[in-house]
Formats: sequence, structure tokens, C-alpha cells
Amino acid sequence: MLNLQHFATFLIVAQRSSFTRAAAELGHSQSSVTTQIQALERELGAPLFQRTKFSKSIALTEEGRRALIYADKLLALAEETKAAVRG
Amino acid sequence: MLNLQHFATFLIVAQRSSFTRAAAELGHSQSSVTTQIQALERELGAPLFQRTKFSKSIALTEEGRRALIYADKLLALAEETKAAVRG
DNA sequence: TAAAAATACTCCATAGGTATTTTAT
DNA sequence: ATAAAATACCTATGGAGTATTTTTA
Repeated sequence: MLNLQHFATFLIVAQRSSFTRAAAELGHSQSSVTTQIQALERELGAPLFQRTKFSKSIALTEEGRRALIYADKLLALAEETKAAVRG
Repeated sequence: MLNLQHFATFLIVAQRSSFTRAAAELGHSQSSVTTQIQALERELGAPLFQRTKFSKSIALTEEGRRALIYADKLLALAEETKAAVRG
């Protein structure tokens, strides 16, 4: 089952184009961010980032670009859900 | 962070009006289903079912009825996400 | 009393961490 | 050499189970 926390992390990584900077922003370790992205890639069955050259930044794959759109939608719907249920 | 697995479990419980029957359908224990619903209620900050009389069936609360609509939406969007990312 | 949910545990998987290794510049 | 991601390992938390208790019709 997909995990919304993984999508939230993915969103920040994609925005920052960096696991390390995303980790700093989230207040988590780089290791934890890496693990979450790996888990999301496994759940989705597709790589989300190009790692062949990873000195300066990482790049979204085609699947990653598609996933990014849905990350936004899912997180927005989750927020809407909380607001709607609480009334 | 909301958990999609909890919403999937919630959906079945609401359809069956029973933790026990939902557990049977899911192939999980009643205890596990109870725990997941309690977790979802905690995450949403609202009770989803009435437990005052729980011999024959349980009833959705007002918040539960609202949550049910979003459970459908969230799970559908999650499925759409997997399909879209995989292409 | 019977039936169903809640609770008390146990076990295992996973998210979190630190430290280290690998890789490309 | 440096900087960034991956990996190894540890700990804590949460989901899975079984067994039991509580609750109400």
C-alpha cells in the first residue's frame, strides 16, 4: 500500500533536487530520506530519480515527473480529508 | 500523517458494519482491525464509529460518514497514481 | 450467557538515527 | 580530496498475531 509520508518526502526531494538538502529541510537524516525514496520506488515499481551522476544534483526520471503530479494531488486530498472530517 | 492502509481497512469496516466481519474479509485479526481504526480516529481527531451499543453492529458517526467519502477518493487516487507512474 | 469490541501481551517489519563506504567530480 | 548518495548497523515504534477481558443485548 502506498505511503503518504513517502510522497511528502519525495515532494521535498524533488523540489530541492537533493536528498541531503531535503533531509536538512525535513529535520531528518540523509539516510532516512534515502530509505523512504527507495521504499516509494519499490512500492511504485519504478525509479524516481537518476543516480548515475550525483555530485551536484539528482534528476527526476520520466516516472518521477509523473509521480510528482500525483504526490501533490494525494497530499492535498489528505489535507482536505482532515479538514472535512473535523468539520 | 494519514495512512492509506487505515482508510482501506476503514472502508471495509464501514461496509460490513463490523470489526469482526471486516477482519475475516481482510484475512486479519479483529484485534488488528480495531487497532487500525483507533489509529485512524487518533490521526483524524474524531471518532468514526459509535461503540455505545456494540452487540450486533456498529454505526458510523457524522465524522465517519464524511471520512467514508474521502476514503473512497483517497484510495481511488492512490490506484490512479500507481497506474499513471507505471505508464 | 453469547457475541462483539477492547485490551494485554508478544513478535516482526520498518522508520528513525549515526557512522561508514562508495562514487563522481 | 570533496561532496553526495548508498549501505551497515542499532533502537524505537507500530502492525501483525493470540489470548483474555469487558460490555451489552
